[in-house]
Amino acid sequence: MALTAKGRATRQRIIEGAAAYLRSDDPAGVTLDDIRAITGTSKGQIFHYFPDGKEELFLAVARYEAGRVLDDQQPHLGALTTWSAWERWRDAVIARYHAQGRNCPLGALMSQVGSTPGAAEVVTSLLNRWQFHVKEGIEEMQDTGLVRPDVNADRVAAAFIAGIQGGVQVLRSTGSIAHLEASLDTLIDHLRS
Amino acid sequence: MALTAKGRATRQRIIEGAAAYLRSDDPAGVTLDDIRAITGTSKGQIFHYFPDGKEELFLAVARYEAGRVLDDQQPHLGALTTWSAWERWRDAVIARYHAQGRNCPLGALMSQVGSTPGAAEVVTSLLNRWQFHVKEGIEEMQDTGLVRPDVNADRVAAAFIAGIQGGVQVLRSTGSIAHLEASLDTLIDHLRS
DNA sequence: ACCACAGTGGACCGGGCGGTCCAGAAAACC
DNA sequence: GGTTTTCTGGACCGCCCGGTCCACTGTGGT
Repeated sequence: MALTAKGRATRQRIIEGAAAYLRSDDPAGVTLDDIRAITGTSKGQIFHYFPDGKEELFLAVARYEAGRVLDDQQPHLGALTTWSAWERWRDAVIARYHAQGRNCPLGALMSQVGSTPGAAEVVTSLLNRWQFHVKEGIEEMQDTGLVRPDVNADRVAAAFIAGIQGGVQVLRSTGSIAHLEASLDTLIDHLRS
Repeated sequence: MALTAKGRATRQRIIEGAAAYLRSDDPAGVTLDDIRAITGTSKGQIFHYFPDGKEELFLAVARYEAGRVLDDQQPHLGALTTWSAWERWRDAVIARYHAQGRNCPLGALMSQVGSTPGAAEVVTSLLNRWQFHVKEGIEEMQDTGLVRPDVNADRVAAAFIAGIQGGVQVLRSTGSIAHLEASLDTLIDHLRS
C-alpha cells in the first residue's frame, strides 16, 4: 500500500480521531461507525488504510496512545537525579491521570482488543520502557549517594510500575486518585529511608 | 420472584457455571449461549432467574467472585499480627494469582459489564474491605511495636491495594508475576524498616 | 491529454447475539 | 385431584456491527 501525502494525513486523522473519541467516551462498545462519524470518513477509507479492520486500527491507536503516556511524563521521567525531580515526576503522573479521570484510553483499548499477541506486545513494550527509566533514576540516585546502595533498583522500579498501574485502575473503578498518590508517595518514602 | 429449592439450585448452578467458564476462557466475548451450553440450561431459565438479562447475571457472578477473592486469602489476611503472618499472606496472594494465571475472572467481568453503577459498587466494596484488613494488620503491628508508629497505616494499606491490583494487571498482560512479587516484597520491606 | 493508481463514499450483506414468547412438564398448595 | 405457580426448553426475532464491493473522484507522472 503506497500512501501519498493526502493518504498519510487521512490515516493519521483516523488514528487521532479514534484516540480522542476513546479518551472521552465509554470504553465499552466503540464501533467502527462511531469512528467513521467522528473522523468524517467512510467505511471504505477505514478498510483502505487498515485492511485487517478493527484490530489493526485499534492496535495503531494503542501504539499512538502508548507513545503519549511516556511523553506526558517527560522531561521528568528521563532525569530522576534529585529528590525534587522525583517530586515533579510524581506530580506529573498524578496530574496526567487526574486530568484523564476515569477514562483510560489504553485501558479501554486493551479491554476491547482483548488479549491478542499484538496488544500484549504494545503493553509489554510500554511497561518495559517505563520501568527502565525508573530503574535508571534509582541507580543514579544510588551513584550520588542519595539512595542506599542495598536497594534492589529493578525490584523497586517494578513495584513503582505495579503501583501506578493499580492506582490508575482504582481510579478507573472508583474515581478516587488517593490510591495512586498513596502508592507513589509510599514508594518514594521507601527510597528516602 | 419466589424461588423453590429447585429454583435456587438452578440459579446457583448458572452462577457457578458462568464463573467457572470465565475463569478458564477468553474474557472477551462471553455470550449467553456459552453460559447456557456450559450450565446445561436454556435461554428461558436464564431470563427467568435474571430478568434483566446479561447485566444482572454478570453482576451476580461478579459478586460471587468478589467473595472468593478475600476468602482465598484467609485466614492470613484476617490476622496480620506477626511478620511470618505477613509472609504467609504474601505467599497466599501470589499462589492465588499464580494459579489463576492470566485469567482474572473479576477483571474479565469488569471489562464486559463496563462501568455500570452496579459494577463499580462491587469493586469498590471489595477493595474497601481488602484495604481495611491490611490497615488493621499494620495498626496491630504498630501496637505491638513491630512497625514504627509514624507510618501512615491507611496510606500504606492503599499502596498495598494499588500494588496488588497493578501486579495482577501486569500478570494479565504479560504473563509475568514478577511485578506482583516486587510490589508485595517492597512494601513489606518498607514496613520492616 | 492520458492513464494508472490512490483516495473516497456509501449501499449492502450476513452472522452473531441479546432478548422475547409460548407451550409443556413439574411442583406446590389446598 | 385439581388448580395455580414455578420451572424448563427451544424456536424465533430483530438489530447491531464488522466486513465486502464497486462505482466514482482526485492526483501525480510522462
